[in-house]
Amino acid sequence: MTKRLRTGKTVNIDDVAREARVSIMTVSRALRGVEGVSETKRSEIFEIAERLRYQPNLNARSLANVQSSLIGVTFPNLFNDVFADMLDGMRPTLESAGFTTIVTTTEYDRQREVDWINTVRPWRPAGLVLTGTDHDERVKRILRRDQVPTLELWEHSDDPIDISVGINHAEAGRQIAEQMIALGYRRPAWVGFAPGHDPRAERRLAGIRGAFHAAGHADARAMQSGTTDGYKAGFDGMRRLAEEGEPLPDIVFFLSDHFAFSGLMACAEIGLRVPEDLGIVGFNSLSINSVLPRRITTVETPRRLMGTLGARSLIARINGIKGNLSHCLPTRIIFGDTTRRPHRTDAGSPT
Amino acid sequence: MTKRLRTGKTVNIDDVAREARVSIMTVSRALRGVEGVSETKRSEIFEIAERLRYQPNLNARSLANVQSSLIGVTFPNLFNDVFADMLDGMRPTLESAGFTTIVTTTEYDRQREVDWINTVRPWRPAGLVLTGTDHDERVKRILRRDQVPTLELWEHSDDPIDISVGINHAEAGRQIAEQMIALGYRRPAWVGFAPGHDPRAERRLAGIRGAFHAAGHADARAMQSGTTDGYKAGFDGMRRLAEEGEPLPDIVFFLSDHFAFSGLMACAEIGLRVPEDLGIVGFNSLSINSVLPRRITTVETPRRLMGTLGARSLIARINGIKGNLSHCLPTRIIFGDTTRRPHRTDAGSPT
DNA sequence: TGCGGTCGTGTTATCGATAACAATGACATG
DNA sequence: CATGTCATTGTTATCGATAACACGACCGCA
Repeated sequence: MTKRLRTGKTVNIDDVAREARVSIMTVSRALRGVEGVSETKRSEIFEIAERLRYQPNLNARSLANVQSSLIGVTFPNLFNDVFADMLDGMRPTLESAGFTTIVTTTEYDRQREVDWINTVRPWRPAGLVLTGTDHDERVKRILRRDQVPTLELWEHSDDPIDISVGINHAEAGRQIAEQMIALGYRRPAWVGFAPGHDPRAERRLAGIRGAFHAAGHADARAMQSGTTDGYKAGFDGMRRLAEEGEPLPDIVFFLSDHFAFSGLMACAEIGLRVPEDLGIVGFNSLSINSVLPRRITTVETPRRLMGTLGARSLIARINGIKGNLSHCLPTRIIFGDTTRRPHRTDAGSPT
Repeated sequence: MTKRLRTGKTVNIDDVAREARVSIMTVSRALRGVEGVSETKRSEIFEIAERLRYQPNLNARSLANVQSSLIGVTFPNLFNDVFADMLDGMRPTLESAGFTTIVTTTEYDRQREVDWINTVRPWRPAGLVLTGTDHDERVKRILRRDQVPTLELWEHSDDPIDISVGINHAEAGRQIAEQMIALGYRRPAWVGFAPGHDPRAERRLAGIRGAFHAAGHADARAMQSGTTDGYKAGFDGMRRLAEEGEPLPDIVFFLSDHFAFSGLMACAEIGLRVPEDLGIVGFNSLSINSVLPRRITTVETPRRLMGTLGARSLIARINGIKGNLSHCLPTRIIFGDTTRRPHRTDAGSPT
């Protein structure tokens, strides 16, 4: 029947149809669970398909459907729990709806995000998931124009490309800073990546600075490391802070818990006592925190939840639901052992 | 021309062909860089394709080619550097050859690997990448029968499904154990996942036990935690080892550096001095190790290299190269501060 | 001048599915 | 008994590309 050479003769829909003595269309309908197939035939077709180990060719299906069931995802990395958790939150929801995620990491490089979008769009994905709200302008315009269902995760935006599910980073920074001010801290510092790397972190820093300004206190000195290794950045940043001397900060905000962790290690090496000599604050409440002898004061971010809600919204959009599907989620401060503690509040971790 | 409703009219190859006043086939050939198109037309077609922002429909291409340019990948997780590094090693090689990876994590669950294979094969991927050598028997048989180019990464196998690129875990365990025996350690213990979880780790344990047996010393007590959180497992395992008392082990081998790290934390909490009271050995040489005040003695695994070599072999196979494309790579012991050190050897990390 | 060989390009068949529409038959209704 | 409705099932056109083959122009050489 076919002219082309067939090495590994795969089982196709017509093999099933022939075996079941029905048309291809009936098989297609039966297996997809579309209405209008008698129960008798349906079960017979299922049986035959299983026996023949028939697997639909999704390339063909995607071609016929004009779009595939792939969801293209970009995250800066998958190294720590942050993005891995969001992915874990999304995946079950997407999979049970029949979608497959196809993920890449950008290492915080915006151009790589553009490249990725140009890589996945030829697959005609049903939707895209991007991290945050900072994207190449042309990408935003094109995605809007082509009405690609797009989810921006991790940072909430008032003017998303399409759907935005995330937290307000500036606000999270402000809140934790205000708590620290209330605890008497006056000389803040920040340790993170170099500017232009992680815009969310920069907005948290802005929130922190805003809070200290508003309270009339010092500006936050910022140690920003060019490395992409968070452990190294935290360690070096803390050490440089200590070396630069002047008035030592009394509270250091780190980009994330793993930065804060290695900052703690640096303090131990330098001989700075925490929290007696200075306080240390992390972000994200990562799992490493749960085994530290002194828990880092941190901000818990609802990463799994963001993933799940985001996936749900994205699916809704793909299914044609119009309107606003965005969510802005709250964060929660967790007081640990690396800062002073508030007297009797409802906050803080038990144990 | 089309009857079907077209919402976001995409640019197709025939749009380019019409604009260039040539046949579709000529455009196809020109853009793929296939021989037999005049230089004049080729450059003209490129220009037009760019101007029209034409992106080939890869679903259609995959259908026509009988296989797609996707590479399906499974890893147990992407949480620490281990698998993330291998992925980073593979990706550039695969991408520059025109392949796109589509990854999932199995959380060390073999059934999830089976499910994943059933999920990706309908996309008719050009190749698969699996972790290790332990797979469902039916999967192995089917992949062999269908001659799917398959790479098994991370553990070397003498009888791979197709291609195996990795290290010898039993041997790695034996080697580090022999070093520790030479340093005078006599009472080994092991902290890892529950049996059935991570077969590579189990083979390392077997190698360790073998070495101690061979030297006539004690068997390694094993603390195997059911959790999938390595930090927690390391911490709890170490604590239980200490609690169970009896002769305290004098050397504890951990499944990985992050286990070892939290084991160290547990020791600090319990009041055990390292390496005075006992030695601690990790595995993999993870980046967290570089910021610890006392570096963990560990085994460096060539993860990026495995990724790169594996990808190269896989591409070769996809391109029809027959024969053995497997590699078995060596590991390297790095002496840190958590064990005694050998007197003047060539091993050990500088600084 | 004639003929085979190249080169560049077009034509036709196909990849494996789905959408839209057509057709068939059973059954109810007047 | 004619006719309309509903449920099932089949037929045809398409999705957007690529492979294989066909064809005409041009070339060189005998």
